[in-house]
Amino acid sequence: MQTSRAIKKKDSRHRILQAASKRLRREGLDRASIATVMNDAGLTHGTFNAHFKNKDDLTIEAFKYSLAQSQPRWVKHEDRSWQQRVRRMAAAYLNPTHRDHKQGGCPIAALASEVSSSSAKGFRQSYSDGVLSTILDIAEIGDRADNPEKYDQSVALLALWIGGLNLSRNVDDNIKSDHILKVCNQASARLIDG
Amino acid sequence: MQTSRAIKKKDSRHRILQAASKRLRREGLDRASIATVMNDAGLTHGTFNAHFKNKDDLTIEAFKYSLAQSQPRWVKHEDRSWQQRVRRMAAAYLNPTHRDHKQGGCPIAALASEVSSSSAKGFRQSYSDGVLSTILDIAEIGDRADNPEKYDQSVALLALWIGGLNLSRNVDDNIKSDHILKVCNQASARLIDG
DNA sequence: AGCTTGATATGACGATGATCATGTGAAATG
DNA sequence: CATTTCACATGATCATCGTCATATCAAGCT
Repeated sequence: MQTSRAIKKKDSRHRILQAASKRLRREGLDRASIATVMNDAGLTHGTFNAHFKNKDDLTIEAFKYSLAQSQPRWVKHEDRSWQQRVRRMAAAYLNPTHRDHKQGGCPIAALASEVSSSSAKGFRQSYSDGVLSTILDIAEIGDRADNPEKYDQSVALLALWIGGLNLSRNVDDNIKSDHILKVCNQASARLIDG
Repeated sequence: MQTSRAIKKKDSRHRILQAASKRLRREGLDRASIATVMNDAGLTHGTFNAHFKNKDDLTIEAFKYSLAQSQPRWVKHEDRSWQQRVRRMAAAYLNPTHRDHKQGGCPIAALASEVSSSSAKGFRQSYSDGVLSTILDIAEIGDRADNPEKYDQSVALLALWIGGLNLSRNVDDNIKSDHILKVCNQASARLIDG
C-alpha cells in the first residue's frame, strides 16, 4: 500500500527529476548546482541525499528520464512508409521550435559533445545505450541484423540530425540558422531515397 | 625590437594557449581549472592574469587557437575535383584516430553541444564565426552567393561529420563506433554525388 | 654599478558547491 | 493519545576555484 508519505516522496522525486532533466539539457552536465535544481523542484538543497545517492546518480537518472520523455515525440508508428516516417521525424527534429527549446528537447543532441568528458561514472554507458536504442527506434527494428541497410541509414540520419540541430543552435544569425535546418532536412530526404 | 623578456612572455602565452586548447577540447568549457592549465604550461596559477583578462578571455582565445591549428588539417587545396576533396576530408574527419584524439581534433565538434549553455560572453560569437567560415572553407568559396548549391551541401556535410564524430565518441562498443564512422563516410559520398 | 621594469611565484580572499549531521513537524502506528 | 517514523529544513563543513595583492629575481637601461 502507498502511504501518503510514500506518495509525497515519489512526487518530490518526480519533480526533482523533471527540474534536473531540464537543467541538464539546457546547462549541460555540471553547470547546474544541486541547490538550483532542488529550488526548481520547490525543495531545499539539504534534502537531496534523501532522494539520490549523489550528483552523478541524479545526472544519470535525469538523462534516462529526459530520454524516455522526449523520444516518443519523434518516434511514432503511424506512417504509411518508412520514407514518409523519416521525413516527418526530420521535420519535427530539425525544427526552429526544437532548436529554441533545448531544455525540453532531445538529450542526445543536448549532451552530444559532453559525454566523453563526463566524470560521472556510468553516464557514458547510459548515453551509449540511449544512442543505440534510438538508432533502432528510427529504423523500426529490434536489431541491426533485421535490416542492415535501414540500420545504417538510421545511423547517418541520427548523425545528421544531431549535428544539424547543434549547428543551428550555435549560429548567431537567425536566417542562417533556419537555413541550416532546412538544408539538413533536404539532406535527410536525399539520404533515404538515393 | 623583441627583448628577451617579451619573447619569454610570448612563449609563455603560447604554452598556456596550447595547454588550454587541449583541455578545452578534452574536458569542455568549464571543467578545467586555471591552475590545471597553468600547471600544464609549466607555470603557477597566480601568473594567469598577467596573460589573460579572465577565464572567459582564455576560453575564447583557446578556441580560436585550436580552430586555427586544426582547420588546416582538413582543409587543403590539392585535389582534382571537389567531390574527391570532400571524400578525402570526410575520411580524415570521420576517422578512429580523430575520434580518439579529441584534445587535438576539431574544436567545433568537441564543443558542439556546450556552446549554447556557455556563460562566457563572446564565446558563442567566436564559435558561430568559426562554423560559418568552416562551411565556406569546405565549399571553397568566399560567400554563399558564389555557389549556393555547394554551400548548402557543405552545411549538410559539416552537420553529418560533427554528428557522426560525436556519436562515435559516445558509443561504448568499439565495433559499433567504427561502424558509425564508416556509415557516415558513405553517407557523405551520397550527399555529394546526387 | 645602481635603478627600473617586467615575468613569474607565493599566498590570501571570497564565492560557490557537494555532502552530511542534526532539528522539526506531521503522518502513521499501536 | 502517546510514540515512532519519515519527508524535509537548517546549518555546518570541507574542498575547489577565480581573482588579486604582494614578493622575488633577473633582464634592460642610464
